[in-house]
Amino acid sequence: MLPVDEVFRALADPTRRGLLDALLARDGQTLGELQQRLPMTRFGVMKHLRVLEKAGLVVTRRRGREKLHFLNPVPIRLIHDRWVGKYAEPRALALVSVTR
Amino acid sequence: MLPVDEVFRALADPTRRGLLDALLARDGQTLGELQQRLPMTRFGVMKHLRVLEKAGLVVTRRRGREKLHFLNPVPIRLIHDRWVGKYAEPRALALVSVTR
DNA sequence: ATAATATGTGACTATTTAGTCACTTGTCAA
DNA sequence: TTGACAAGTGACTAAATAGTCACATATTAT
Repeated sequence: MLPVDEVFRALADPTRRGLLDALLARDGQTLGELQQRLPMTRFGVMKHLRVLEKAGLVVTRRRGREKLHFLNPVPIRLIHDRWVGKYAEPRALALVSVTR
Repeated sequence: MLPVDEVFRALADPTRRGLLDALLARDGQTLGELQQRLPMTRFGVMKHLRVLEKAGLVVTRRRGREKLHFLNPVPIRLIHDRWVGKYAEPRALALVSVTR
């Protein structure tokens, strides 16, 4: 799967976007901490975190028996620059409003 | 399903992002035209287009027996402004690079 | 050592999703 | 008005996904 594709797929799930939000609010949380806010077992949360990690949106570091999760905004920025940009820029908006 | 959620889900599929790209290149294409570039029957394309339309990313207009598809960049811009922005802005990047 | 804690693995189920197909509806043109 | 053309519907299959559970591993503290 292409990297950009993995990022889009990872962002498709609201639970995963919520996890990113949680890390944006407080970075470096453990699995247990991240699970507490969610109506889901830690296994479900673990799977979501792995998807985010594979997509490069989350990086981890072990501290003893804990695993700390850190947000990595770079992939989002890449999507922003290379993909969202061409739709969000005024040119596209004008083009459509004229064509319709 | 929340509107923002529908947009993210719609963007998750590479075929659907390809359809948006095709419309960005030339707006107002019919189902048949959009299908030609894809290794898929028109039924598959139809389903993808319906997902895009429900998410508000594509709007349509009938012309006789044809259905014209137009790109609507507004939802992408909303995601850009309200969601991507808070990750793509320098603050988030700096925050993470300090915390790790 | 041992008990509690934090995370990991593999198998499993249920749901959703992608894609196809036979058949239908609506529209244009000869 | 009849035949060709563009799009739509409902049922169906195959694959991916979300989520759980029993069990296992690694680490900390007593």
